[in-house]
Amino acid sequence: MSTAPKTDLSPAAPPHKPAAKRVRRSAEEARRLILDAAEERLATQGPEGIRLQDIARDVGISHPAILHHFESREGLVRTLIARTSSQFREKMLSALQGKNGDQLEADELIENVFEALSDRGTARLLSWMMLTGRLVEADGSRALMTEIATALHSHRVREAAERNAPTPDQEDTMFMAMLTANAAFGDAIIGRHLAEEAGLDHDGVIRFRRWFARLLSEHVERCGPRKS
Amino acid sequence: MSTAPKTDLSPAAPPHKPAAKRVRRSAEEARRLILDAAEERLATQGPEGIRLQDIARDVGISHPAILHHFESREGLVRTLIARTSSQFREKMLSALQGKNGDQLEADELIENVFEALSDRGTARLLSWMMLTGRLVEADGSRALMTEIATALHSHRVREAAERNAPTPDQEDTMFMAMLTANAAFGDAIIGRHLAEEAGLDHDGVIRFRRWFARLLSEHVERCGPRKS
DNA sequence: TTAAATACTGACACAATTGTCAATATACGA
DNA sequence: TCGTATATTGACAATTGTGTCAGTATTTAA
Repeated sequence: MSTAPKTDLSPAAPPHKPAAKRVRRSAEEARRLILDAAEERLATQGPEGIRLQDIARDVGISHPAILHHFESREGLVRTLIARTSSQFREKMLSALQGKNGDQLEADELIENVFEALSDRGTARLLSWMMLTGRLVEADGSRALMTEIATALHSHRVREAAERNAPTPDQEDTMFMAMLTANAAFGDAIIGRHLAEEAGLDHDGVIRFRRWFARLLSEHVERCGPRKS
Repeated sequence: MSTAPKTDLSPAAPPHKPAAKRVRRSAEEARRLILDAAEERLATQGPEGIRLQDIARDVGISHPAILHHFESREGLVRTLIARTSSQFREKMLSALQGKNGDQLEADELIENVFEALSDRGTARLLSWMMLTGRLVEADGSRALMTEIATALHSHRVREAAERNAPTPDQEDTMFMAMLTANAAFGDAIIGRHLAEEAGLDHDGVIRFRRWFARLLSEHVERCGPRKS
């Protein structure tokens, strides 16, 4: 750091330009990389983590490149929100259906939902969107909740019919869905903290989810007891 | 906005100083007002809402006054977190005990817990603290979870003994507490959104909490059925 | 090979925010 | 009443982050 840190101040052309090699991605690819980096920052560092310069450094580009692709910081945020909402929707719907398209056991279902929310910090993203009030304005998953509840309810009705049990209350199903959503959401945010505080290891967390699944299962069975 | 917007540029003393009246609060009072304003901003506008100038305007002071009382913005945030944690702790403990010190019904208990978290945006504050990773570092409510679970468990054990029922599993109680915490937390953040989406009015939200309380009650009864 | 389109960059302009400082006003005690 | 402590302020400095712009490099098509 002595004198002449910046070579020279002569306006003469630089002797060599080794930094010439410039990576040029397709617009789509670039946008994806930038969104990924922004998502990562947001999930790990919170809202203040979305700074153009930092994200640019993560991707290995200059920050005006981001502005080139997203118009403004706000544009980037909006796009990120849209993508997250969309991904979340898909995750939830597939979590409900399982791999084989068949209805699945309560265990798997709960596990899937919890996992869908905690994975990649989805719940963190969503909660930030809630906290800053951005989710309300531009929301592609408007009817997701009712959609899920409806699907679940038809499932329950079908199952009840098979067992000659009385058809369950629609609101009851809705409440089950809401409880699951709330719990999974809370779990994604403070779950780790609570578990740690309670002295639960990873295994304990799994047991908790199983316990919750059984709680719901037993509730379902109690509502529509098989005629003996 | 024509010429001479700033009266004059003459260094002569201003003719009158009507703005002389300056409010001077006690340090304690000032700190409280500032924290209140900061809390409000944080709850309504999220992390980015904590800007010294805005808070100063809310209180009706200049922003250096805040620096005077809290050293730095970071100091303000730390103090706010400490206060929120402490208030939260008290709220939760009192929510468990009820007004008369007696144990209360599940209905009231659940209602209290949910209310304690949604009131004044407590959950919003806590979740922001979680999102930015500040809750972990300076946490006064370290053992709150286990404390609650322990209290709850002894309560259950006592009740089970009264009914000559088998003593409930300790982990079961812990899980009930965790579920409640998670659900109340999630509810405070996305609850309104979910309810609105599901077409639930305020009354429906109340019904949901009752429903949840009964779910837990029935679980308790099932675990320790009264010998008959 | 040339030309057009565009992903990308460095430098800079601009705004907002935190923090500093000397000066001022107010409460409180002697 | 006077003096000290300190709550408070306006003006300024320093930093940081967003956005602009003219120009460069790279891809693709003619």
